[in-house]
Amino acid sequence: MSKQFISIKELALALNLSTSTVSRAFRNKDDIHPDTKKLILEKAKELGYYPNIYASNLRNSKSRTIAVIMPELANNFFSLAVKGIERVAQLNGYHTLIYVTDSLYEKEVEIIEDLYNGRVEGIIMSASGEGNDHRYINKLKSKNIPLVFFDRVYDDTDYPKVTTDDYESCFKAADYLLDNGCKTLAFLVIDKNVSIGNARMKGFEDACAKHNLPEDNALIIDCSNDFDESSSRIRQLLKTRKIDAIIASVERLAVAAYTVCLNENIKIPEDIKLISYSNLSIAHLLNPPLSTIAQPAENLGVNAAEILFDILKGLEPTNKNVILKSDIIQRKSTQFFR
Amino acid sequence: MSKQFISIKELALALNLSTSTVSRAFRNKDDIHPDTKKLILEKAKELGYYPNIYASNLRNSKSRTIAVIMPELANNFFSLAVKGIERVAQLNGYHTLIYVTDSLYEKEVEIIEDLYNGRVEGIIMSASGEGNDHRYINKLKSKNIPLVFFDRVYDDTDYPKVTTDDYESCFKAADYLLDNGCKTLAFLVIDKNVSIGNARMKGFEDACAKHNLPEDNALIIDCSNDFDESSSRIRQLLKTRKIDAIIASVERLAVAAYTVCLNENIKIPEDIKLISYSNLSIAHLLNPPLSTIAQPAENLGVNAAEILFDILKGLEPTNKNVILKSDIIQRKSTQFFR
DNA sequence: CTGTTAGCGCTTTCAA
DNA sequence: TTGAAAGCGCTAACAG
Repeated sequence: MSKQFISIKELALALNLSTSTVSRAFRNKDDIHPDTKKLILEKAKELGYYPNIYASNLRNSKSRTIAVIMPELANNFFSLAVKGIERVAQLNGYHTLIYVTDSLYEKEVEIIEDLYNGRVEGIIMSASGEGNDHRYINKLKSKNIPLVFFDRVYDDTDYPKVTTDDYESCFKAADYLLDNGCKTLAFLVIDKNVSIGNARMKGFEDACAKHNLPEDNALIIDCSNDFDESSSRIRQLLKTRKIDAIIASVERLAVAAYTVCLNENIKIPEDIKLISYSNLSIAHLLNPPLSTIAQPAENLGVNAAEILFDILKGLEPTNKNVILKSDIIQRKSTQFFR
Repeated sequence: MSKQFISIKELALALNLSTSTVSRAFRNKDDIHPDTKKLILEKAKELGYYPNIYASNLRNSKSRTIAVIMPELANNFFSLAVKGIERVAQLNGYHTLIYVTDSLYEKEVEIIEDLYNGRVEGIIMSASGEGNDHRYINKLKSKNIPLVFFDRVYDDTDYPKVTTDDYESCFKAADYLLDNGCKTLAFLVIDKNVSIGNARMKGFEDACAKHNLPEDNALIIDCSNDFDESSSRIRQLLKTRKIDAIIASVERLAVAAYTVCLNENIKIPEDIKLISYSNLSIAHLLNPPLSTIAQPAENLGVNAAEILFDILKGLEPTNKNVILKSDIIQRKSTQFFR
């Protein structure tokens, strides 16, 4: 069996050239005669030579690799975001490592610490924790590893952030429901302490305050990532009180709410309105069609990646705090009848 | 500003030890005195030393990295599969690179060729092309880079494959519809030449044959990844013929079919039955609830990853052709009335 | 335009 | 149990 990899030395030998000349053939400078370059490239192909990237990374301390760290992946929002990131990375000739934390803060810490060694040139992250101690992230600075947040951010860090207008979109959604006569609203949230949960909740609260809704009619319902747990919370709520409308801060909770309403024979939108943050492409096919606050997920990823590559190219990003607009799409689940 | 990374040399110097001793402290062998090891580890922490992985990769030709290559990512099936793969990789202490081809065969070739240099120790792939010329894949063998296919495979290669029972599940689905009296069936497919499209189509055809359906009543409809194109194909079909049931070979086509039926006021399941391969977790919330053939997506990823890691550990996989069962879940979209 | 040479940071014999 | 030394494959400064 032939050798697994041939080295630059062997290629040089086969061509009766020095390794440096051969090396030059693989870079885009004009410090080599075109004919020589051609010769080398041909021979390389013939012999199946590929530069060993680990040797070259070692020399240059450049890995042409970035990392994406996020709470979950199997989900419309995150998979779209990663798609956007990966595309930009490919365009820049970079490779993309992904890491899923399963929403576990400790895993996030572990993963970041595993990147201190210079495996990647930069990191794009959606945060998994509320976390107060962000030293493990700030330590990246001393290693010159830039980081860009998207969607779920740590507000107390000064890394660039790409988010959506969480406060405004939720305010608008609630405002709309209240304008149309809803008197009791419930806001379903998974974690009030994470950036987006908090911003959305504030938007909700402020809209309710604007309409002078008694606090008891503006309910914040703490749910979780567990479907059954959230469902039973919601079921209990709907059984004990008449709620006019629900705003779900994440898609998963809208699904739980739908399912509860279906089982309990509560009619959407007749008995209750429902709107949710969601990137479902088939919201219009649900029963009833779901009103959504749709984040530009892929674009969020693209923007975050572009900022990161700007930094890697040595450019200061013009805007370290990009806020993209979400689309509120009213469908039948928030229809009013007069 | 302090140095970005400190090297083993500097750490050794600080401890008045040799680099080889320091190096030993970071491996799990008993060729170093426990006390010395402890001392080194402590000092390393204090000084923020992390072994440079590129130097160590170079020495060992081991990158502890695998690649996942797939046609798309923003999709329930693939994001679940990747989730499974990434989890197994993390458990094995490996890193996961992802590459999305956008269903472009040429991109797949490019990506694979970019991995000839040894960047990864192994590859897990769902194929993007029908492709006849798979030399670029077989070339991985000479580089000792193992590959495992999942879902979309190249049948003419002898790499391990993890797939689902595409033929059987589609046969069963068609059989069920025919048993219940459907006389004209349409099978929506994107590419008859890719492994899964083909296997599913064969299952469909054989079921129709079993029921002696005239060929003209067992329609194969060529669709595409483009929503509008597929929709208009389906619309045309439904306008020109009375179809009793549709089997969609991928989720995307079911969505198109739903939308067409909605727009054309064709009632599911009264006017037409619909069943689709799909990993939608909310199939039961659609209008009407969608009958699905659900592949164990995450498990597919886990199995493929486990086979790859077996190979990397030097074990011959016991089964080079794993076939997992899909779940056929009948919901309202295939309900019959008597 | 090409070659010589040193060295990136680490690991692993081999010798002590 | 530790250290000395060679070398993984590549690149870049320098000399020619």
